[in-house]
Amino acid sequence: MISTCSLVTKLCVKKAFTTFLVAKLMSNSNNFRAQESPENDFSEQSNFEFSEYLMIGEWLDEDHPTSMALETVQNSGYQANEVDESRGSSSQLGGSNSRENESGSVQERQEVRERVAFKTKSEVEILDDGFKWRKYGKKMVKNSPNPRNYYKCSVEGCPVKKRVERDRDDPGFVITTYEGVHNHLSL
DNA sequence: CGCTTTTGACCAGCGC
DNA sequence: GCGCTGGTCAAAAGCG
Repeated sequence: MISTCSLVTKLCVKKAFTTFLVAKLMSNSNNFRAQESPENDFSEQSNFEFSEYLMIGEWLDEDHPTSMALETVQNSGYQANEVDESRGSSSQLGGSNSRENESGSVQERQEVRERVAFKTKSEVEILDDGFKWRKYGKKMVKNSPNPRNYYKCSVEGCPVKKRVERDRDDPGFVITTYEGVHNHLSL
């Protein structure tokens, strides 16, 4: 009980910070893109698959180490800031990334969205990040015993979505992927 | 009563 | 063309 309370409190604090970071990232994604680090020691800490993300940071606290990654998305396909660009392997986030310039017209003024993925050690999947979310889907995904949950921001007109799933290899970790940018302040 | 969650159906993209 | 997979929709149920 008590520990649960403190857990929630900690998560709230962390998520407030996370929200701040996301906002920061969204507005400065180009800067972060330049910080690409080819070797991500992150992979040896855990098996969270950031193969199609750009790992941009991680931090630790006593109970809930969190890692974060960023990628950019262009309309139906996306152009990830791939850490390992030699392997265009498909993965859970969409396998269409390697066909970016087939026609040469893809890069024209198409909507670019951002995805930010977090992996947080947490017992609960619903992390308070300062926004109100409405669940709209749940799906079992291949190669994982855990379902993936889909959420939309409850604020009318806000395009932000997030996906939440437990790490397939370490159920103690929750992987949260945010897509899009809030067009409002947190609730 | 209104909002949220659940869950099966549906759709699109991709590989074979 | 077909099957698989991931993502979304929408009706029904649940909840405060």
